[in-house]
Formats: sequence, C-alpha cells, structure tokens
Amino acid sequence: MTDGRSRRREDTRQRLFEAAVELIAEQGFSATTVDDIAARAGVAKGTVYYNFESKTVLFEELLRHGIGLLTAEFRAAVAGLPPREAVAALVRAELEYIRRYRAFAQLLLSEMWRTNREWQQTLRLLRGEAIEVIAETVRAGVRSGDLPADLDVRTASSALFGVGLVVAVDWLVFQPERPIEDVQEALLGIVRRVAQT
Amino acid sequence: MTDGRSRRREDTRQRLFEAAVELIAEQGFSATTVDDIAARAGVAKGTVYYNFESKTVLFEELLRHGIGLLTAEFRAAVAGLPPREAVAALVRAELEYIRRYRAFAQLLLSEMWRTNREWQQTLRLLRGEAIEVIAETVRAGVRSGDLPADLDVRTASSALFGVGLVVAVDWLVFQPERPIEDVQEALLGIVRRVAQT
DNA sequence: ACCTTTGCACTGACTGGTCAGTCTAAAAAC
DNA sequence: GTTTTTAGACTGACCAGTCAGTGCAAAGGT
Repeated sequence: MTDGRSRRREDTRQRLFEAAVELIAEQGFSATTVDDIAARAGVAKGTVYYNFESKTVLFEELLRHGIGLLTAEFRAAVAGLPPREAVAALVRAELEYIRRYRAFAQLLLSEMWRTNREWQQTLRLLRGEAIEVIAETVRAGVRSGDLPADLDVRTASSALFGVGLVVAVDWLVFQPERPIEDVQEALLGIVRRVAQT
Repeated sequence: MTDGRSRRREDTRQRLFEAAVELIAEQGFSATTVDDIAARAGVAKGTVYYNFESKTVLFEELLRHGIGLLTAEFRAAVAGLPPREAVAALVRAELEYIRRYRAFAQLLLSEMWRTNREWQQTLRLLRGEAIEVIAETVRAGVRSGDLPADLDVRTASSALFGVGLVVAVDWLVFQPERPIEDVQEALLGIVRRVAQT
C-alpha cells in the first residue's frame, strides 16, 4: 500500500476502534480495560499493543478519527449553501452523524468537558477544528446580513455544537423510541434564532 | 441536637463531598481514587470509610445532595410565576446554580448519559426528579395556552435541562472570561421558542 | 476535685485484587 | 521471507476496602 500499511492491519485497527468506542461510551476511559477492548474486538491483547503504543494513544487516535469524520461531514453539508440554509444543514449533518456513530457521540459528550486528563489537549484541539467549520458558516451569515450582526460567533458556534450533542444523545439514551424526525424538528426549533429557517 | 460530635462529623462529610466533587468533575469517577479524595479533604483514608460505606455510595450521596439542591432552587424559582416568566426563571435558576456549583455541573454533564455503571440507576432517578419540576411548569404553560399545544412536554423539558447544562459548562470550561450576562442572554435566545419571553 | 470508663471520630499501615504494559515462541497471512 | 497476529504468563504499580489502634471529650463514679 502507498502508506505501507496492509489492509488486514487496517481492519484490525478498525475493529479495535469499534470495540473501544462502545466500551468507553458505556463506562468511560478509565473504567475500560485493555483486556476488555481486546476481547470485544476478538483479538489477542498483544495485538492491541502491536497496533497502538498505549491505551491513551489508542484513545487519542480514536478521537482524531471520529472528529475527523464529523468535520468532513460538516464541510460536505455546507458546501455551496447560502448561510440561512447552511446552519440548518449543519444541524442535520450533526444529527445524522450522531445517529450513525451513537457511541462516539456519547463518548464525546462525556469526555468533552473534562480537565486534567492526558488526552485533554488533543480533544480540545479537535473540538476547535469541528467548531471552526461551524464558525466559518456563522461568520459568513453575519457578514452577509442573514444573521444578526451582534451575534457572538464563537459562543454561538460552540453552543450550536454542544446543543446538538446533548439533545441528540439525550434522545438516544433516554427516548430511543422517538423517531429522529421529531428530534430534528425539536433541535431546529431550538436553534431557530440562529438558523432563521 | 447539634451536639459537637455530629457537627464535626457533618463538617467532615461536607469536606469529603467538596473534595470528591472537584476531583470527579476533573477526572471522572473511575479515575478518582479514594486516597485522592481523602488527601484533598485533609483526612485519613479510613475517615472516608467511616463516613461512607464505599466509594460508590459516597458518589451516590453526592449526587442526591447536589441534585436535591438544584431541584429545590427550581421549585423556588417558579413559585407563583405565570408560565411565560416561569420558563425564563428556570433557565436563570439553572445558570445561577451552575455558576455556584460549577464542579457539580461539570460532573453531571460528564456522567449523565453513561450506561452500565453501578450508580446509573440512582442518577437516572434524580435526573427524572429535576426534569419533573421543569415538566410541571411547561405542562402548565401548555394548558394555559401560553405555550404551543403541540409541544412535546417530555422532550422539551429534558432538552431545556440539557441545553442549560451544556451551554453553561461549555462557558465555564472554554470561555470563563465571558460575563455571565452574555451566557444568560445567549441561552434565553436559544430557548426563546419555549420561553416566549 | 480526681480518676476511670465509654464510645465517637479518626488514623494509616496493610491486604488482596486488578490492570497496563511486556515478552516469547510459534502460527497464520500475505 | 516479512508482516501481523496469537495465547497467555508475568511484572510492578496502583487502588478499594479493612482493621487494630489512637486521641479526646463527656459521663460517672469516688
């Protein structure tokens, strides 16, 4: 392969990510053991350490992977859209993403506002990247006059991001029987002031 | 009554609560050791076990204590207010509470949506109590016609609760320099559809 | 006044278990 | 023949929970 990694190895890494994300979402990083992750992924413990330097590095790469996907979907969602629709599209993209990667979203919600953890710096950085995509859109909306000029872009963007997370995860955890359309509806209602839909 | 002994013991329990809430907010329940809690509270490890059955029970009593306070403030905030103003008052009370007990709010945000933890059932119950206060208010608003009749009370109430948490904690963690008035403003803007302020 | 007892609150060394990370030799996959 | 994975024993650190013992203040006895 061009990057020197075989497909097989990539598969193993993927399975480890999936096992880790589920367990960490349920129990948290500290309560999840490497033996658990290996067992759920169906590989030997040594394989975890063949593929990742440490438990912490595995988690950091997992964060990078997951937020990278989210950021990419944000970018795709707003491409070429006028500001009004772009904000609504961001909300939809976030919900769609959370529905697909529910465990990752849950994990993110739980670990996002921690302080004093080794990987905290990494997470802070990645969060900044995702929010920057939102901020670009909001900024464009303010510039074009579609959004109120007095809107604080930084606060609005991070609030938008956080609100989507919390409402969607709350839905997945506490009211999974509700159809996603209702949640989308509720969320768009909540952010109407920014979205102006 | 308030004999010297039990007052002393109550002080110790209070100090343990304060130490535990800070450490767990920063690091999470599993990553926080009983030795850490004892050290920060300035007592010996044995004292923790003299006052609480186990680490888990300490945490559960902490949750009960913290959410009990929040629920009480919610009730006090809406007492005698008409529905329109009551919802806004709830948001203000939540923000005020989070500002005062920032560590507890952070802890709540991080542990609220976990599954598969021993104390999960306790937390779910307590969350229900706090949200019920909000739901009563929203329900009254729907009944009186001040809030839209098609509003889903359960979803709206838990969304209201979660949104306040996430926006306020995000503010405390990532933009502590911003004045609280801005955050209150932003939050009221976000929930305007429900609050109708 | 002066011991003596009682029991509460607390102490900190200790125990038994758990877990991240290591290592090896051999097999499987490519 | 090189890379990747296996199985699992092992180590050392760490940690929840225990327990015999200390200090002390109030009660009771003399």
